[in-house]
Amino acid sequence: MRTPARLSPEDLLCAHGLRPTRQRRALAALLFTGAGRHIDAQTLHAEATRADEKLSLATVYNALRAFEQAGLIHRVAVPGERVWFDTGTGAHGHFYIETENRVLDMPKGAPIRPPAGYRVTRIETVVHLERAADDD
Amino acid sequence: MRTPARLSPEDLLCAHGLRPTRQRRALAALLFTGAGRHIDAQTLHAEATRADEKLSLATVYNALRAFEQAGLIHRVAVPGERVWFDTGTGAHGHFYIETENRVLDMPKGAPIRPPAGYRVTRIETVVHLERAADDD
DNA sequence: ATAGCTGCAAATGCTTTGCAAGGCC
DNA sequence: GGCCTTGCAAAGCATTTGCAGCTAT
Repeated sequence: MRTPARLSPEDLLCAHGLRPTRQRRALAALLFTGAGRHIDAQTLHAEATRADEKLSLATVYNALRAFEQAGLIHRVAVPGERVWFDTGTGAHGHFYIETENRVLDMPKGAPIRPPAGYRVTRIETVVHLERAADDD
Repeated sequence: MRTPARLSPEDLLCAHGLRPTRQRRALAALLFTGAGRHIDAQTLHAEATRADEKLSLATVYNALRAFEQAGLIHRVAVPGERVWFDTGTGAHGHFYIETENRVLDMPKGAPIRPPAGYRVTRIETVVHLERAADDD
């Protein structure tokens, strides 16, 4: 129960100590619409603009950083020039299609089965570590 | 037999269709010294410079790209501002210590066991896909 | 000799930041 | 009212690229 998509964007923000400004509510509404999403700052900004929300790109970056620090989203580790964010906290597996610069969710627990028309070129696992407190 | 660390840097380059220039030989010597390494362009440039090799940063970038295209190295999928390259083609598992911006090799096949003093915060799997030829 | 590499510096593209004005509690 | 957030534009940083000169074959 980390990203309760059932909460309103406002409650979601409040629950994570984030001030529910208009811009953040709009972004949250775009990001947490049910299933997990993968998106980068610029695309999100374009989406928000298309949804008649006036906000600057810098604000999107700021909001994404705030969301990340709050644990609502996290960066996806795909090699590339842009940073991808993932709104799903449950499924940590991703398909990455380099030639199309696309990221797809991978059903968790299921055996790896690429979408039709694609084949696996490489599987990469990254285990994120943190210093344990008792070894300082 | 993809990155035969036994070959001389020159032979290694030739075997992959790369012209063995002085700069590339120097970089190859730094990169393929036995075990797999993880490094980014800037650090590699610093190392080369420290080893009395005069080469420009742009050349390091160009060489890394050439090496990558030749299949000698590949990018590591860590979220961050820099691109990390991995010289090991056998082990695809990595530990990533965000707070220290460090990448470690993970013994392949073995169960995930973080180094002493660290604990796992997240496991991320990225499956790289490519369009299969029969779906065009 | 020729095709490919290197070096320098400028350009590019994403992301961050400084500072003034506005919004939330 | 006070503090956090926004907005704009400029700065920052990693990476790429253009072009002249050099090097390996």
